Amino acid sequence: MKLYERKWQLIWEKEKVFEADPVKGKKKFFITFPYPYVNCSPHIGHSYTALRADMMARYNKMMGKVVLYPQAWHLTGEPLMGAAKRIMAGDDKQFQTFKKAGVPERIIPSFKDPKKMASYFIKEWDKHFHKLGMSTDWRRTFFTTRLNKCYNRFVTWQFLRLKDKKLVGKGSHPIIYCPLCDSPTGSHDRLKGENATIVEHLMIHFRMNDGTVLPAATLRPETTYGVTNMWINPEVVYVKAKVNDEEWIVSEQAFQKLGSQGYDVELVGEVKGTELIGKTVDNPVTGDSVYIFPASFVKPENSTGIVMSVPSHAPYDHMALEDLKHERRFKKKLDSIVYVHLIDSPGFDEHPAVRVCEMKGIISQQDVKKLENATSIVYRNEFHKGEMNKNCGSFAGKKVSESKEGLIKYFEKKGWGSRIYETSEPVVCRCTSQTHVKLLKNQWFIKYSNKAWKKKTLKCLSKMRIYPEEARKWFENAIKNMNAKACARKSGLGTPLPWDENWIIEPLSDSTIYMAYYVIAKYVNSGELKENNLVPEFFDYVLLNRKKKGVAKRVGVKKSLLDKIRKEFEYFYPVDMRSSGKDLVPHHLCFFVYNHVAFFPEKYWPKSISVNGWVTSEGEKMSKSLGNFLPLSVVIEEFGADATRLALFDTAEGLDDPDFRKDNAISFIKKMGRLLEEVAVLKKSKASKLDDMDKWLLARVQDRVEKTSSFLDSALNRQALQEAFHGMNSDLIKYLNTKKLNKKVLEYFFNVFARLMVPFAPHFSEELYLKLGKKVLVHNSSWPKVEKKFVNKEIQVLVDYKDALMVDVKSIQRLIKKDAIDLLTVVVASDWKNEVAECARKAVEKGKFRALIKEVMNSKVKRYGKRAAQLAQVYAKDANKIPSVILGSKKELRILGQNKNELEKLFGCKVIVELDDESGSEKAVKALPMKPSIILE
RNA sequence: GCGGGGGUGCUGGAGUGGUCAAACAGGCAAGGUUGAGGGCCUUGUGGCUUAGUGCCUGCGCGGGUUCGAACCCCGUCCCUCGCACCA
Repeated sequence: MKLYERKWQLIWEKEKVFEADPVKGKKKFFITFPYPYVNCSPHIGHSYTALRADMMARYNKMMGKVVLYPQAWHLTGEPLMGAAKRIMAGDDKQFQTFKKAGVPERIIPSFKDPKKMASYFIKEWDKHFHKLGMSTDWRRTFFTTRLNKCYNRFVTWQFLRLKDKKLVGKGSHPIIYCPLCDSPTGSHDRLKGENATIVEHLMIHFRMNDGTVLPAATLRPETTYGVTNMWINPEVVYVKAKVNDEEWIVSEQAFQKLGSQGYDVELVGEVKGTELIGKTVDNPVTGDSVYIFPASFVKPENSTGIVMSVPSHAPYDHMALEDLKHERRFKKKLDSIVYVHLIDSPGFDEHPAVRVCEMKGIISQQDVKKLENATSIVYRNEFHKGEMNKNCGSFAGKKVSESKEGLIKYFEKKGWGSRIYETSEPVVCRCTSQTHVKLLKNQWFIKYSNKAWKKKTLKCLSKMRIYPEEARKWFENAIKNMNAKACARKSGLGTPLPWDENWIIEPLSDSTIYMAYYVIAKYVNSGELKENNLVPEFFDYVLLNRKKKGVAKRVGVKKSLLDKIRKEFEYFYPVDMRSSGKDLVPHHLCFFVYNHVAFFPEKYWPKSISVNGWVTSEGEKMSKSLGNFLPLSVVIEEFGADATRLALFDTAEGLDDPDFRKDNAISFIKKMGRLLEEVAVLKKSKASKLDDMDKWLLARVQDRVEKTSSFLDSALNRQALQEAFHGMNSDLIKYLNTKKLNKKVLEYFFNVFARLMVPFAPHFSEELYLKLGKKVLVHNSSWPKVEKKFVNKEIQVLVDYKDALMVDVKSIQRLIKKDAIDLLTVVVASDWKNEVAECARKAVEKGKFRALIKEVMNSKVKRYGKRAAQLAQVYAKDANKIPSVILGSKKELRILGQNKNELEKLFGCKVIVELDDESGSEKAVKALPMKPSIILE
């Protein structure tokens, strides 16, 4: 760690540089990032989002705003509690995990108390964030859950009000569940089916003569209109059960599932599959009576273990019927079957399943791979492009994709079907048992599906700036598809639901409007507010401006304090930028917007969200299995805060993942070190009149300032850094190589440079500013402005022109393998050529490239006759040859004249500069505007 | 399956209709330099071309639009991330 970093951090702290309080008449900038979950020590990935927010905070501070950049800690949820319980139980694995993470062995036993564990890790994070030199207002820090009585009161209030608004309700929701473990099986807890999702099927209630229900589950309820028969696996023993007071026949597995999914079930007996074959059932939708046939493809673990057959649209059904034709005993019954075509879709006439089976050359129902493929072709085609025909009752003429949900509801209402949940693929729990979907009942939900709320949220989103803009679609989609969210659990740390204390509010639900609490936390931490003061009325007053009489007395503080806090809220709100990792887009960041629009008037709705990628290390994803996490402590120790910041900012922006490379960090250390030494050239330099290179450097600086600012305005850290650091650096090197150092120019350069680097390498900036002899903190100076008097496009063109010439001469020299040049003649195009080029440029600008020659020759340059036409032809052939900037022969001659010495020195020969009209050389004709002819002798 | 983001040198990645393919960073190679603590600077890094400042090839693959396409359109292949109780 660079020695000077700690020095500046202490100075900032002492001078209270980052403490933000309202200043009347001054603009503010309120930026936050999600408080991190602190169940381990921080690694470099954790710091990136915080650093990006810090960059924006510092930039805005330099712009003269009061910047509030606070920081807190999230303890809500299962992991902390889980780890504490494991330590309590003497779990050695957990012990070793902590030991490996660098926790002193003697402390680990105390982690049986989650509060002790949390406070240990909070200290770790706090320490390292300080070492990173964060521009945080640390007076406002806090942590979550009931362990913090004050924050607990805040969340309690939030949920009471959410309930008042009727945005919290009870309901049920499906989860993948292991019957043996008696708990949800999260994707990390699975041996098989890690990517499985929950899919909803509809069971169609077919009935036997005695009223017994044979529920056939399907993803395609619309095909019920064309059922020709039922399928039962003859090898399977089914169960008879009482389901919601009816007699049902389903597979054993389905019986369990139904029990888990809210059906009232009771086992009655068994039925062998074979006993059902040949019997008939009635289709509730059409009233048809159909036979039950045997089929081997029917799996008992799949849905109900009973399948309806729609051979016109389902390849499996068609092939199973074909297979049956080999068996005599079904002949008569098979003869009665008529395929019913239900859905018209492009590319298929009648019976698409039959057609696809032929195309794929499928010969039996054993041909599973081909059948799966055929099924998906038919299904996809019909779902996306299909239209139901006259055989589909009241749904005739409707598109499948658009009316599916309506159809399901209609069937349910008629009592023809009911829902069952399935996993999209088999899921096996870590304990090796098969899982199924369970419906959790009586769960508390936040109703993010509420249409009016959703609409308001989308409105807010449309007014927000999203960085990068590419992420907007993702947000829109996430909000549009947002369902109600279970907001409480039975275990873990957190705040209890105020009206049902058995439930703990879960982490994604207690973290939505807490940014407002940063205002309050300052007064809690200073001791001006106590837990007892934080009654609901207090929050109503300061956050919602509900001014009831006598409130100060009931809250127990002076009214002036209440008003002060309210004023502070009004000053800092809304959140100007929420900066976060992209992984939080589909939930947390959406919830953040949702809850803000629910609680606050439009003027306090969030202004922008900035999202970023996840840090990789040396090109690889950081993961537990690779063990390549880079602890923040190690990185800061080795490279210091600034080089770490730069190495992170330099590799990616937007949604891309930044890659931390040690070499990159080292290279920044070296470059910063060299630049700090470079300041010494100031002593060697003298003030003098501005020459071309001076003007050039001054002009470049303006360009860099403008670009850095505009990239930062779009939160584009990488491009901003490229301009502010790499760009400025290479300009400086180029300038220093001309060896004509102008003290005033260099002073100006470094002064701008120091300020430009504040958002990226703040300690380096301070050190550089100090070396320049400044007596004030660079953090208290201002962001550099573009100085109009130094803006000089032409000088940049001139220098580029000269550089290009040198490159051309070198390349020719190399080409003709001429080691020593005796004479270099540079022939500049005369002005009639420039006029033609200008005409050509304008023609292209006007979009008249096609008629370029005509355009050119219709202008005043036609007086140059054939010569002009010839040049126009050259340009008409290739628009790329038309120069974008045309200096004119006078200026071309001037810049060449001024740099004659340099050219002579570089090539070690005499240099002649002349105009083509006045040159005697044959090659003179070839001189083009901005592309002089070169003659080597 | 649904939804998001992508396919460009040796690498990470710029560039979304002409000025300009490869900015910037990193490799590698050559040269220079008292720098000797992972050094700094310059030049080169697709092919062809010996008067030439040009030509050809090239931006996942196949078509198309255009005077002109990495960029726009159609098709196609591939990679990657998220899909809810995991923070």
